[in-house]
Amino acid sequence: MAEPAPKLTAHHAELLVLSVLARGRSYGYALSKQIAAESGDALRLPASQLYPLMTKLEKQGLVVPSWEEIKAEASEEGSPGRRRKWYELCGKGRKRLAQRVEAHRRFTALIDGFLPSEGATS
Amino acid sequence: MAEPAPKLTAHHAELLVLSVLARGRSYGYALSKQIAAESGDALRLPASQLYPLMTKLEKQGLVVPSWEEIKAEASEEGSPGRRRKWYELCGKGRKRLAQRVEAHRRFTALIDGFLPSEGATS
DNA sequence: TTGCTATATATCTGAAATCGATATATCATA
DNA sequence: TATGATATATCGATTTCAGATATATAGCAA
Repeated sequence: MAEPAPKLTAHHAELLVLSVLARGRSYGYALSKQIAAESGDALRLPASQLYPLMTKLEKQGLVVPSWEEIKAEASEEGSPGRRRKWYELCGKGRKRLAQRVEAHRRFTALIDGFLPSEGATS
Repeated sequence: MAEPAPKLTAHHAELLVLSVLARGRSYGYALSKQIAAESGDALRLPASQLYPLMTKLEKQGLVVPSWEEIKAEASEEGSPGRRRKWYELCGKGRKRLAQRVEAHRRFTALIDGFLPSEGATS
């Protein structure tokens, strides 16, 4: 566990998920793990936040879901096996991402404008 | 009214208030107005968020409060007049600010690491 | 003098967000 | 055979957010 770091708001969570999906399709569990790993465990998107978010993105038509079976070694017929839900960012999702990135940069710049200049806080 | 902009979380609110107080003492209403004005009305810290925050900062010993009377023109004796509660950032508050700024920069850098590079979102 | 707006501090409360806990199920490994 | 990792999903207690509300002084205009 690294530092706690500010909570991931829904806004940040959406920004991260869309950003990771912009690199290529992925699925819930992988998204959660990747965000943790890539941030050195500083950012976490628990399943209880992630899945409701994915449902929302899906309903808004930003991602396209598809189920795929995880092939278990030597599993012929019969048992349904484990299924994995993939998400792919579509055109609308890319546009939304661009908007969110833009809004994020503007917001960050605004906040930065208030912060004391480097070294001003003795 | 400018754009809505992401909500000011408690974390951001604290960062802003401490930052503004680092420039010099102020009071609730002025802090609220200044944050709105200086951000072109993009950032807002409504009274319902501000005052509970100031109480918290006070309890944590980060700011030192003091009441001052607002002198009404030609108001001698008698009526109590309006009172204004000033807040001054103390040493502990400055240390906290430095920590918060540091944490904010780390967090922002982490998020930025996930964002698509400029122009990557068609 | 009546009402409107601005100043000023502060709380209440309905709605929304957060996330640990829980549920379910498959698969690998010890 | 049980523990942990993979995988999706919901529940619900707690916390947070922010509009509405309360109170009061002051200035200005109708």
